[in-house]
Amino acid sequence: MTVERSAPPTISEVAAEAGVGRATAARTLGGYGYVSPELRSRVLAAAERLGYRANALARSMSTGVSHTLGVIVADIGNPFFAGVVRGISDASRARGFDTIVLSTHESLDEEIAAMHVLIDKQVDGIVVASAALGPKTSAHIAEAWSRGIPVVLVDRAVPGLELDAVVIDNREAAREAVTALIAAGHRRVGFVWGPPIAGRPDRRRDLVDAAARNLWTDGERLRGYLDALDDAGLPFDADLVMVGEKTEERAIAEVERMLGLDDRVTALFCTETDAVTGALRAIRATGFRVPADVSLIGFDDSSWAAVMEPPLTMIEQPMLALGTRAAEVLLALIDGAPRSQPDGAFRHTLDTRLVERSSVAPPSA
Amino acid sequence: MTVERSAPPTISEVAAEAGVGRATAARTLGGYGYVSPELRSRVLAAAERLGYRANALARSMSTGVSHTLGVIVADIGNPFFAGVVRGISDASRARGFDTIVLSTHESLDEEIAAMHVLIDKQVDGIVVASAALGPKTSAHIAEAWSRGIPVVLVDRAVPGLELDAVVIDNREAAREAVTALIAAGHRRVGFVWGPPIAGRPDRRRDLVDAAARNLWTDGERLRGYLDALDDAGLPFDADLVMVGEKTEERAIAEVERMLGLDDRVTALFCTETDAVTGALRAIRATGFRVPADVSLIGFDDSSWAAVMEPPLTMIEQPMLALGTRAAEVLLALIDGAPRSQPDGAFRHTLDTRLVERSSVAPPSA
DNA sequence: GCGAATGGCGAGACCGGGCTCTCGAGCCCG
DNA sequence: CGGGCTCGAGAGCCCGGTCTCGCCATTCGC
Repeated sequence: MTVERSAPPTISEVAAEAGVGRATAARTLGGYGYVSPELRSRVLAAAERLGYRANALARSMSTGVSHTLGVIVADIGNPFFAGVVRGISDASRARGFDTIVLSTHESLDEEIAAMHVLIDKQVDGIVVASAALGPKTSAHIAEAWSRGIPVVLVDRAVPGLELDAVVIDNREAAREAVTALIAAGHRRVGFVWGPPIAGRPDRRRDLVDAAARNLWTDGERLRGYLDALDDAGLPFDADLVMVGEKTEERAIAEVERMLGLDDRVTALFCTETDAVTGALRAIRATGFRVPADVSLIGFDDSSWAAVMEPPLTMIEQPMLALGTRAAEVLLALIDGAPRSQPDGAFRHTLDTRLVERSSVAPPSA
Repeated sequence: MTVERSAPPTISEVAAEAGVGRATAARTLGGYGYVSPELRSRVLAAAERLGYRANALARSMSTGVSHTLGVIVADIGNPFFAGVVRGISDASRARGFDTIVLSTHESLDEEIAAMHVLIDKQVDGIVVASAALGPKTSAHIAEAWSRGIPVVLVDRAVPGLELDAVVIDNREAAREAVTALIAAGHRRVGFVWGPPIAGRPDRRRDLVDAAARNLWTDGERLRGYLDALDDAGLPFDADLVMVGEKTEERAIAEVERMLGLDDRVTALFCTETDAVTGALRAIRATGFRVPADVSLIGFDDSSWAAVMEPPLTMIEQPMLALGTRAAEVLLALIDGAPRSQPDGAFRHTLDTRLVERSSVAPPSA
């Protein structure tokens, strides 16, 4: 295939071709101002002949609007974030906005760099699932705002940052799941996995403090777990929670440990997909069975969970809706909508659903 | 939070603040040309004070380079494409390029529109997993090329379009999987699922022809299935292949049908994740068991497949590598590398791996 | 000691559009 | 028949950078 590359035609060339002034061609092609039917059709014909396409960059330069949204997530390869991005993408595309997606690999430095890339590229708004932990680590988000770029948080709120945040109630979802486990009769419920903090605090208070200084979702899910324990009057046992680096390997080791305890765990609450698969491997390796020997509930439902043996009871997150809602809120902000009222109204909380299948049963004895 | 929004400072303002000419400030901030240490530090200080950030759009305007890559896939929410995009994103980010991702929902019209968006936004290159079926339906791809924008295909090649394509050998991977099933003793192997063509051709030749006029990956996988049958001297039976709309619901119905045949299917080859879960549901619904009653091999390995009961034998695709490689090839093209030689060298074929686990066993009797 | 080479800096053109403003032509009306 | 309007179209500035070119000052060479 021999392709001929010629410099793309500009509006001046179209004007020359049509024998009209540049402004007239611009008005016709830009769809603004008045142009007589006669000249309009001549311009259109010339543009067609030349294969003219407007340079969106040049247009953005003079209008100051790029019709582009920036999206920052930890990992676009993660099915959860991919779903959220899909939601954002579909909703914004429907409104004529395109999206630039940046992955931060869960690093705050990369997130800051990503924010700068988006600011420099003059995006009209930003949706971010931030790894920021509080006001002190979220200066980059405030910076975007101060430059006039609306920002909406998705999936992860940032405590102390009064920005619109589209999230689920992680704490409540976790509490509901753990409560279901307790309701089935379990008193030794393991938590897999928590915030990536170093060491494992023995005291509950230390744990909560450490969690508060960590990823928002992790902390919330841990608190939901604790809430359920409190509701049922069950004691907190540091041996039943896994914190630290979140890898499937560690999950396997930790769950095997919990399963090997004298007063072993009889139910597991897993906060992420990989925590679920890790737990499953550990359960299998130790010869136990779900749900006869150990019950399990995990976060992030997927079509796989339904075909497992047994089908897994999971917490379903509205991934797409999280994205579309975030995009809608952001687009409204771009349109100049006043920001949500203070006092917690910044939170747009979407419902989760506990999809009950067959991985929960009463403890064996 | 009361944010003060002020117009972002421009290079002229920085120059004024520093008391130097605009060009000097531009040279300093743009990192080109010579500036004396004295003035340089004054400019830097002024920029710092004003919080200056270069407008990437304006820069792209004059340089003609946007440092942005466009990516077009069917569905960014699909874990497979999400993985590919992650690969592209990481590889290009490392080279200073950002990515704009567009989902086409498997529609050629949306793909064409997406291509135009990217052309208009002046991206430096495009990676596309195209739904185009041949030269006639890929004019939009040729158009991008003719405008000087390099395009690299990923995952899906387009027959007759001599562009660099980073793919896996779908036909060979399918042949290998089906051959493994046949080697285990199966003679009635079902194919789930094929190209979304209407009706089910009874004659093998018609099927192949229809497939050739359809999605490249689907056709290749179907041919690999047929190859394996031929290799083993097994007859083709239209009753054992599922074509048409690819939904999990239909897969369930079709597999139940294949399982209900007098001479029923004893092994299943599934070409996608949802085809696997659909097949599994059908198998379970009919009371059969894997692998005792029916063996199964599917495409797209995931961490779930390994924790299934039994663990599933799957074909692993190098999602990330597909993406990184595509980005590398594209970036090389952007750097002005000559295009690959004709005669098939346009194909960059990455290896797949048949991950053998426990879902394949000899037929029951 | 004076012309020339060199070095440092800034004026201004340019990228490709948006948009304002002015100017000219045509029309209506008194 | 001329004044006032309206309507249509094009000249020209702007967006915020890049980059060429030329000016001025210093220094070098003979």
